[in-house]
Amino acid sequence: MRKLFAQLRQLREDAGLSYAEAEELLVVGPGWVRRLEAGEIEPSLNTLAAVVSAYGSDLPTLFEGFELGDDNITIDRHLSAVEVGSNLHLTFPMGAHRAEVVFEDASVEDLNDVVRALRDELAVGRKREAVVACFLEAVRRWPHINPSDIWYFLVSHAYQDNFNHPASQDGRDWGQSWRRAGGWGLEAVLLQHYNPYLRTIGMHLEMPEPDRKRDLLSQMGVVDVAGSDKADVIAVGHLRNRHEAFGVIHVKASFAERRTDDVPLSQQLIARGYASPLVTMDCKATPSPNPLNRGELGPAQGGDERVSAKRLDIERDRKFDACFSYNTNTISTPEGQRASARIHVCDFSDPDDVFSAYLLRKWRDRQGLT
Amino acid sequence: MRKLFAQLRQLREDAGLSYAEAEELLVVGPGWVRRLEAGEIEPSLNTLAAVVSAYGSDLPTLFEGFELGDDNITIDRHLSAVEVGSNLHLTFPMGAHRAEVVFEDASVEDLNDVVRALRDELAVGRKREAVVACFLEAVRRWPHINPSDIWYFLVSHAYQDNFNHPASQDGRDWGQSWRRAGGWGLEAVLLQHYNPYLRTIGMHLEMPEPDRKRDLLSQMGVVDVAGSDKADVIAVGHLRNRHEAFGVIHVKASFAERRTDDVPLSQQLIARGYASPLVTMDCKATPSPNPLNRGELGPAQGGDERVSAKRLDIERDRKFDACFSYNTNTISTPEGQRASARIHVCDFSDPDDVFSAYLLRKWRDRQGLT
DNA sequence: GCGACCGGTCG
DNA sequence: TCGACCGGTCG
Repeated sequence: MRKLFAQLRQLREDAGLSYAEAEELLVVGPGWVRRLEAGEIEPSLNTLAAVVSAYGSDLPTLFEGFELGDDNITIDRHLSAVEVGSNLHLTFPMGAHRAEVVFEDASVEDLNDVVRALRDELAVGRKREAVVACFLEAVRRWPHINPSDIWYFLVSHAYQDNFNHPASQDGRDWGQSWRRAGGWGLEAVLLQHYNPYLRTIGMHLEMPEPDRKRDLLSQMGVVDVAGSDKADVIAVGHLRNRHEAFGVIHVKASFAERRTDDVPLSQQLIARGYASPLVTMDCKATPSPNPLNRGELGPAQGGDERVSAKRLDIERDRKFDACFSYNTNTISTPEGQRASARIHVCDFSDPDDVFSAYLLRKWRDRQGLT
Repeated sequence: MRKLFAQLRQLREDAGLSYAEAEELLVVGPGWVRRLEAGEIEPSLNTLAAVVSAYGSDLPTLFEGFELGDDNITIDRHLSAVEVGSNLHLTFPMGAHRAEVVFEDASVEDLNDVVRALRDELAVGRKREAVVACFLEAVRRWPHINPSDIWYFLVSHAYQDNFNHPASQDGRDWGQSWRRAGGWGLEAVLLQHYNPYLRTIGMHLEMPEPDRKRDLLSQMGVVDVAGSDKADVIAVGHLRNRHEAFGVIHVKASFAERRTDDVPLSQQLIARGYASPLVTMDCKATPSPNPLNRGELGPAQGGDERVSAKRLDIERDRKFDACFSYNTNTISTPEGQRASARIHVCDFSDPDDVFSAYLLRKWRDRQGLT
């Protein structure tokens, strides 16, 4: 492409325009023309045509004597990957960087299968199912990889790759679409992962329709409580001849300030003795060429560092009954520490985990109360 | 460009590939190849090169016999505009549409000046000031246009246009950047607009530094209340020999469920007799080719339609002391209606408005209490 | 590094 | 229609 960009520069100079003059003519901010000619941005055909036309030239002139050379040209993808040894290097845009994350002991072939699970469901218009299928396929293949990394670095960016969606949906803002489909998908992931096991111990998780939801919430005496619209996953225990709601699972991929939204409902549930855990991927990384998904909860109490407000919300103020993170970088509440609610770290290798144990305990307690 | 896309099709057919086969080869979702050949997407040079290379061809072959024709080619901009009669038609991406919004009695020349105010500040790295300057210039020029429309349709999309930023910042996610810079800018807009007048009636609005903020909040007895990090605009009254905080202004461009974040602090302030109004652009439109910025508050009580939860939060539950919207489509609380807090609609034509009057009343009340 | 900012999406 | 989803940004 080099020759092309040199030609672009030539055409500007032939027109007698400086960088600044060309930028003024094109009504663009400072630096764009230099970067364009340096090959640092990937111009669309339209943009190229508009630029040369502003120079009083045209595309055929621009392409005169064009040679591809030996650049390694690939279609622009949001997420791309290469194999390095036995590792998989994922790259995607993050801030001003093209970030790179390493998945150990993983192949491009694995990745293609995982992303295909996404693309196949997207092709038939099932966004939530696509997210669920892609994530569960990935944690199945790569049980050694941090589930939160899979969610945050792989599934979210594969989803945001325009070319993984049907072309009929072009123009959507896939970042925004991810927020919704991903958030909903995370709830569905919990059901798919835990329900087969939970049913064997007399309970299940449910994403009820509105009518059913109203019924379950009224069993717990929290209809019309502020935030009850948000109760999307409900824990249901099995009695001899009926089912009974015994808690609400608050599901969040990450918290930020948004954790406060669920608090009013959560406090009510806790006061009435119902389960009200926060389940999270705890995804958060600072943009960097090699980002690390540290999460948002920060160091535990007792060290030198300040304890984050998010951690205090759980451990000191018990705004939720407990917190379960699938980010292996999350620091759980240390064994010996006193806390009014605890932070736990789980993975997806076995649904018989600390979260299931918590649910079972809450359901037993509930039966003891009634 | 037509000939180019026909040539693209020819190259695929020469390679003996169907749409589906080409999509499989390129690892893209269904429909992309057809759309590419129909000229419905704007390929980058990279993408074109990758596609023809997958067909076993190259760019020079693609451009053989290329003619520009009489297409009207312009550089791809996030926001663009044309004059139609005495009106200005703005277009920008909105969902799958290229949305069009009409600003009456406005010219492209006006627009260029308004956007230049943005671009000039952005060029020197002042994002918040850029937003403030652009918005205030626009409401000054176009006092007849809904300020919320200016904010939501013009300023936000001009900000999200990559080419209005310095090229050195390329790669940023301008949608995300807008959230932050716009949110912060809206607070600064209030200060710039109201303070000259407010000072004449013995008060001002302040965006304090952390130390000063802690001081002002402690005057009101709400240090360390959940959400006090969020108190970014504080109302300060002038006494003979000192200043005294008398309320917190909660500023939001739009609410969604996020309105609940500010409630704990707001309730504390109200309980202690301090001012705690919600000030908002009330921006919200359903994606459409001709979007209407109806806002989120919906119809007032008393009609046939259901009253929104957001309206009830104010009018019934008084989660904020009052609500001031700059969206002229917002329906204010009707004169005769009883409400524990009221929704008002303001504009930017005169800072001596219902919001200033509210502040003055609260400050007088406060002085009566002490 | 920590924190709050907000709006396209789609059931 | 109305509602909750969430993460890049940058002081």
